[in-house]
Amino acid sequence: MYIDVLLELKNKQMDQTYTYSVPKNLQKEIEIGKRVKVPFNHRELEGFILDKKETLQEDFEVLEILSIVDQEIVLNEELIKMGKFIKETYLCSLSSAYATMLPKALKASLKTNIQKKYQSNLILAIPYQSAIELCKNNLQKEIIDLIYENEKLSKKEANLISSSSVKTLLNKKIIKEEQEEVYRLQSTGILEDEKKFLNEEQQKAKDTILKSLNKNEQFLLYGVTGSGKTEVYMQVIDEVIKKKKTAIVLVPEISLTPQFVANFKARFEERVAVLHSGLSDGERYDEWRKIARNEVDIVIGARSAIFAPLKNLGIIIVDEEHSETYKQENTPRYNAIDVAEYRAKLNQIPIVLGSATPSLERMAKSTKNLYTRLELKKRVNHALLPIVTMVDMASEAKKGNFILSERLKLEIESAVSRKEQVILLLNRRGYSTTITCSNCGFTYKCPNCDITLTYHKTKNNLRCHYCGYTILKKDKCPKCHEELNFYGYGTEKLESLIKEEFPDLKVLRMDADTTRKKNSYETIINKFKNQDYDILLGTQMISKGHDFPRVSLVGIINADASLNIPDFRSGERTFSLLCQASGRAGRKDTIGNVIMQTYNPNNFILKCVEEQNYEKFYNYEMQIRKKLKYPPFYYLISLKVASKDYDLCSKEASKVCTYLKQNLSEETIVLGPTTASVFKMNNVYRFGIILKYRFDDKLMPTLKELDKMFIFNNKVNLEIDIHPTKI
DNA sequence: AGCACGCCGACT
DNA sequence: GTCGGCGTGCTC
Repeated sequence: MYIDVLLELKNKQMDQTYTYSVPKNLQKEIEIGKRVKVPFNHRELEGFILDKKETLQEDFEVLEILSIVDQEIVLNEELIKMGKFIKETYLCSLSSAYATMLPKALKASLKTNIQKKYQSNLILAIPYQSAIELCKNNLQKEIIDLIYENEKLSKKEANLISSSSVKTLLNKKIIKEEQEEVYRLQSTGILEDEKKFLNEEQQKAKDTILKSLNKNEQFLLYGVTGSGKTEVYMQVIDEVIKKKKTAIVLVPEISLTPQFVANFKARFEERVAVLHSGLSDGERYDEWRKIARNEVDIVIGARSAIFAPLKNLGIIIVDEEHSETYKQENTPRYNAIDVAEYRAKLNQIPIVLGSATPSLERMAKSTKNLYTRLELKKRVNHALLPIVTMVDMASEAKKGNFILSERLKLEIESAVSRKEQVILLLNRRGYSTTITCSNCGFTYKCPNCDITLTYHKTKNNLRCHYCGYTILKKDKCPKCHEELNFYGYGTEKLESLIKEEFPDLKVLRMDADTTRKKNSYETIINKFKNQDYDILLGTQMISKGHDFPRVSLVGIINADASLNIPDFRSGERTFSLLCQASGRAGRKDTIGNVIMQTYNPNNFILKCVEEQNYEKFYNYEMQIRKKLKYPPFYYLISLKVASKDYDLCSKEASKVCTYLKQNLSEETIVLGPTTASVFKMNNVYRFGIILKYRFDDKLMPTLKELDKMFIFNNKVNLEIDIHPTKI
């Protein structure tokens, strides 16, 4: 018997299967998807069995495998197909695709040492009656009784009663030790659950989805913030489970939405597995095994949860469909929604994409009936959408209010006086992000990465956010020796300003700096929820879906910040972010109040936010996209040519451009090469090329050919990003 | 990648 | 003589 084995070698040249023979004694255990240990070029490596056969076509010398690593299959048929889909769609190596699909513990690599966790249990070694008779004291009897009642007792618990008694009983062979496999993640206290009544819109959405449970239909659930999308998901999943099928729920980043998970756990209890970035490798391995062993019906998780090895999948739900976190920003650069659609098709099941501010791509598809659109226009419990008021900061600045407008200060005071809470959104981090000399225009830049350095107040230094390069801040401008002043401000500065203005109020800050530790995010959210604080201020992470019933005011400090990022999607991102943030205001019985500060009060996107009008935004933005040939009218592909040698890099980038222009359809637009947005990083130069296309048969074959050409070039590197989110 | 082979300079 | 520097080539 021969098998084809895929090894995880980081070199793209080596991304192929290797054939080995299987000795007789191991043949009956061989199954596709298990890992094997093999000899490879004076080394021992692990790899996945991807095929088995009885005869050999080629006549090269084959070696025997050394051993079989797994008893259970790691890559089932469906996972193998998904890996191949990712390789073909995103032009990555097959081994890198499988590597991201699996928890570290199951990767084909000898370096991982993540083991199953075992617990020591004590069981009776002799019949109960004789055991009791041999006991010398009551402590020993107590232990024997407990073991008898429960059939077993963990050694840990028994030691709490009396560790010396445990020792004696073991020595006398009255009891014995046994190892039991346990899971590291123990479910925390489960909340009360009440199944909510659906309003007419919700009921209609639910019924429509349920009608298509046995076919591959794609739904876009467009529901304003607070319209009760989660309840629709849960009731649909309930029906799916009743049919003995399973469900995957994707969310942007689970640690950011503990509330969402808590709701599911309250309703579905132990049948939910959760996969998120906060898990340790051991915990992740345990959750994965739970799923593979059919011990759960529902998997909730971030991007990579789309690879959960659930069998008998009945539905896939993607919440916050517009979120960019579904796209992985390093190889393999896959988009979990594309994989979800592929997997739904494979299983002939429905997929539901939900959002309050759908991405233009998917909204456009739904207007062409490629997706079935379901709308939830009303908030549940008759709550009203918040009222957004724009404040022109240019005139405020003349009065000396650079950060907090008169109006926002008044609104904060009045909200707090009514014992209501306030959220302030500042889309920036650090004390004072950039430092610019107002005299000569000098700014500190990173010598390796060519980006502006960020000022950190605590250490009084400037740091590069890409490579970590750090220098101490000087008082005078190094170029013209004038006093250096700060432009921009961050959450830290805002916090100190608020404390100055409102010394009696309790302020909580949340940003990347205060949420670095495990669970700190949840801690801050809970602190604020418990109403010990008046104001929560932070970056965009405060805008994600939490229910704060007592929040009546949301202040957007600088609505312009995200508008000014040089990216064609910045308008879409700003609209979505500001609507999300606004949605935090007013939930149950109060109308929310949103104050939006800006230097661009005439900006169309901000006006749409003010009106809370998605359709208006959609129509406006679609016009721009059409005019400038951006998605959803054209697809994008970004190519990056990188090298330490500037001249070589520039030359190769031009060659790539010429090659593309020669081989692609005339309709496809080739832009560049340009110096990439991060031109020089860690002393590597990068040139960018952008493709805009609609239909091009020659596209994938040409890109594959180009990719192959660069595999053997060890001086210049080519990165291809299919449908990038950031360019 | 990572390990062997091979060809060159420095040194007990 | 020989130890070890790293350039090159190969891996079922």
